[in-house]
Amino acid sequence: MDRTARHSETRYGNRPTMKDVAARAGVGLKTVSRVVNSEPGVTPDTERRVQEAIDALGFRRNDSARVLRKGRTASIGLVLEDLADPFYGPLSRAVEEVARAHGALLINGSSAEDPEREQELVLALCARRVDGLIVIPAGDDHRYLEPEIKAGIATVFVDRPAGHVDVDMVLSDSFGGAREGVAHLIAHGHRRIGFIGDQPRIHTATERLRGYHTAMRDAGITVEDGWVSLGSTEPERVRAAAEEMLSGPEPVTALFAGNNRVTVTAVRVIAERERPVALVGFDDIELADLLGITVISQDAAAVGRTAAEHLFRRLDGADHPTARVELPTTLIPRGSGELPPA
Amino acid sequence: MDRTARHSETRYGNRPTMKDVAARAGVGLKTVSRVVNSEPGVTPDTERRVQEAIDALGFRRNDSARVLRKGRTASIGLVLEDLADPFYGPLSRAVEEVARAHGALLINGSSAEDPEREQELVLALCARRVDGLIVIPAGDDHRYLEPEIKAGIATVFVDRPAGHVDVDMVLSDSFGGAREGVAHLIAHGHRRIGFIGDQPRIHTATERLRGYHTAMRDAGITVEDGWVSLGSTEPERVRAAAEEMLSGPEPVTALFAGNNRVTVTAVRVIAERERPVALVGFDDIELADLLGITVISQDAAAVGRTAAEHLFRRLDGADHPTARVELPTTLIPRGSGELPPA
DNA sequence: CATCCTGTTGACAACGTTGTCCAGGGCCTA
DNA sequence: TAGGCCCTGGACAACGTTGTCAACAGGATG
Repeated sequence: MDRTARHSETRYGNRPTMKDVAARAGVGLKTVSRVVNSEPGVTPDTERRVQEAIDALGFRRNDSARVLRKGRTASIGLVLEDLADPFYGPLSRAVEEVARAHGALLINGSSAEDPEREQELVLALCARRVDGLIVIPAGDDHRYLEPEIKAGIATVFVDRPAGHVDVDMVLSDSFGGAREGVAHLIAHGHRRIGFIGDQPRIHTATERLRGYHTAMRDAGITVEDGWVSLGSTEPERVRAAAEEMLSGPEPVTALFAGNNRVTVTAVRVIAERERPVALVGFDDIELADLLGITVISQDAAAVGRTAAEHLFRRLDGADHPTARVELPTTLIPRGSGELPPA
Repeated sequence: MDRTARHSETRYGNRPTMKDVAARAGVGLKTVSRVVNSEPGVTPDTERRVQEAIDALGFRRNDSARVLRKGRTASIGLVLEDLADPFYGPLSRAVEEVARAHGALLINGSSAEDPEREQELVLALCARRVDGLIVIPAGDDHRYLEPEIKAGIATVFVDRPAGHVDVDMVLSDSFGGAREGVAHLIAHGHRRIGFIGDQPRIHTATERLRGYHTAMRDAGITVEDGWVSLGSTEPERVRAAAEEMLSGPEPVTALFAGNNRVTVTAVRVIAERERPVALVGFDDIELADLLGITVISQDAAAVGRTAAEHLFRRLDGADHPTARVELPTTLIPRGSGELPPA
């Protein structure tokens, strides 16, 4: 009896709807909706009957339909470079936590640092009608976002500024951090300092390079050819760059690494050398304390949290002009940046 | 003129629909749909007119409505423990890559190792009608998933088995890995070996402990009270456990760390001691090679990829019985596991 | 010239939910 | 006891899209 009933009412692969629940409970469609959404105006007895039908049928509200009707999806999109990068995990988690506090889910996408893929992802998220969007941009032209923003999708850019479009941004002080790190090396007696960074297309890469140049100029040091290398952060590329700077008749005595991936490779290269080489890296790394690596630390979780909070403030109706927040960095001396020139 | 037109047709915060596009292009609704979906049967001239209207209005298809009509959302859900944990970043990224190849987006959720939150997240994803679900379970009873699975949501459990429900699983060989790691320490002369692991509620934690016990028994060693500690992986807890094992008249000479978080803390504690202590950790860690930490490595990306591939195979209609895949682990000797007893 | 076919197009219903509005019954008041 | 009000419950349209089907034009065929 029970088996037969269930079989005829709920075909597998074909979920029961509110209509099915209503039929089984002997009430109207809207009454089921009221129970499901805990709306007032239902007698306890009716509610019980409906609830029983829901449990018996294994009904679950279809949020797709709900979204269509209500206009809000209670979800936000996060487009970043690579979730496997240890800098983005905590950032994403922080965003998720804020979203959760606002009852929203998080859709993640990795652009793999490819502008085309970034656009593809962002537009797919817009098609899903996410309520808001947090983007760590790969490209430098974001005019394609204009219609979406006008249409009401709140947007915050993170870590790097947006190109040709007016949105909220949350950035780290790349310039100031790099300048401080390089000045730190100079203060410990270095003059021949190498800089290895990410591709010049990427805003943080050029900002950090600018910090390097400023620190050098402030100290009256002329940067020689061969001390600066921008490009992919593939280990092979970084290794080659580092080895070249550390060889020759007049090698550099210290390295500044433009981000966490560069730092990791730089540490490996330096470890293979006999002559000690000073190192300061941008971004903190797990276990860096044990290895004694001096870093410029930016708080990834704080960046994510700040961005998400801005986003939801906008979603909750705030209509202030677009803001540009810059979060400070911290120099953490652990030994590698305090070595004297060899 | 242009401004007026745009303003009257497209109110801000109220996106144009296919109906609007149809009106502007002077065609029927369905024709717009055909153009948007690149369906055949539209003359080039009509297509051009529709495309112009689309561009002029900044139209973008509403995938919520599409989903409602088509029944598939082209999205999958991934519930894991904590995206900020370096083990899950690469796993999630691997899942995302497979999803992308199948045209699907990924919705992430962190359970924070809380069974209630896990269930809440999973059910929210089901309400969104994700096509499939990859779950790294926090709880041990998943009967709540039964109606969802019956209703057609493909599900794969990862890293830990599902409780009381028949689904595909992709696991690492926790037992075998731990046994191998402990045997490795024994082979290097250790007999007093401590085990520090995660909460016993977690399947991998008890499996690894089982591997420890088996290796010890195989070597004819009786495990003493105080050599085993299971519990939270908070640094304070792990530190206390490690310090206790390493103190007293007869301290352990080697530690086996049950996961990456435990390993990190264990390395710190050992570094503070004068007497060398051997260490093998479960899970690889960035820079572990430089620190010379011997580990049992599981390939997080491979786990994620395998799980996602299973999921999509099922979504693509395969109807084989539920499978249970167990991926092997690798012991990577780097020094810390080869130290002799002090 | 009638018929058939093919290829393009649009009208309409349906997906599952929620908002609006109205009906009916019970209870209170005069 | 009649009138009015409140409370509960249901009928119906709408959200924006896609699948079905029928209409129509134009060319080929008999």
